[in-house]
Amino acid sequence: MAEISKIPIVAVVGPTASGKTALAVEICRAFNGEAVCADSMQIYKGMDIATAKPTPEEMMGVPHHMVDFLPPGERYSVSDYCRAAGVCIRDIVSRGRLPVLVGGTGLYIDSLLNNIEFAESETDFELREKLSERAEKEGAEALLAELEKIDPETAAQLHPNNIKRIIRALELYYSSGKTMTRQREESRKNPSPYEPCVLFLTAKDRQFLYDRIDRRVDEMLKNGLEAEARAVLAMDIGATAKQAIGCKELAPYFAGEVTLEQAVEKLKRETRRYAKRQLTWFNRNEQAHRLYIDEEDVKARATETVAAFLNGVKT
RNA sequence: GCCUCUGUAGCUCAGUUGGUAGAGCAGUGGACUGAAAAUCCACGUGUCGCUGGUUCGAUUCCGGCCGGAGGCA
Repeated sequence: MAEISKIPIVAVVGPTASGKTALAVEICRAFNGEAVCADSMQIYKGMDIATAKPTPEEMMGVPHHMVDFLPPGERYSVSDYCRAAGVCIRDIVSRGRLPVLVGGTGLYIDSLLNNIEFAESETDFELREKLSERAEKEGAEALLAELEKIDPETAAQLHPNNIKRIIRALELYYSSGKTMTRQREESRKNPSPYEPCVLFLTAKDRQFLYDRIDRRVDEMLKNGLEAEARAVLAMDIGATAKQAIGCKELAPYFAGEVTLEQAVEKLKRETRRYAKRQLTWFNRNEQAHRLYIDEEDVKARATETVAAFLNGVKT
């Protein structure tokens, strides 16, 4: 009885090209909501076509937060995201509206909804760079052996090839004195302030989603992806934005190494693989309400689910 | 019409001097705590075109048929 009531929040998640944007807008309109994007790439200014950023027409007047605000030259991280999105959500709630999280970056979404608390120390890029150089010289096995002494539990979970994670675990320890194992424990100390209703857009038939992806990539090309990619590649782009699917696949074509057709094929393939990784991520969420985009009236089902959820929360 | 080559995994192909087969790519499953559209791990049974023959045994050798490519007329 004394339990502090949690903040109801709807989350629309799923792989790329599954129709998250349209559904989130629909829900916002039906339930007096505002969209909070959870996408590691849509945060950046520019790259509108490649990231399939919602257009003003698609938004239909619904306010969208956490989108299109950061120059591509700047880095961003999960903890940055959680902090900023948290502020955003509190603001939306204070105005009496429903926050609707929408996006495909599983790490961001889960970290936010589970109230993961990150270590206080800032990312030490210099240290990261040094460790990366050492990995090259001494081999990743040497670093993994070093981690083994510091944090055997984490070391046991890391494959010697997974250099980035090995480096990160060492970096965390050397910059904060905390092992990854301890950080993981502490990160879940405080219960989440949210009561989430997760809508997971997926497909019964994988090919159905893949066909949509192929068509969307073709659409992007028609809408000027090539020119956008050239412009972005000409800019000084940061480590985070550089990873976006869209530019890096077209670069070999601009360099004259492959044909446009080959580059586009690659772009589609990488997008499909990305979608598969997203499905793997979201699939493990047992609580999520699965909505099959190839089998049902998604909007009606989603609206029903959210209505029932909000009803249950109020009582 | 005749001759030659060819038919093996979704695709491109390798291979078996006769003991039912393996690479690359595609694909599938999974992991994920400050790079996450990133990073990493695991996974190869398929009427060896069809049909007869030889053989203890044929995808492998021989014959016929069907499909594909090329050459000669």
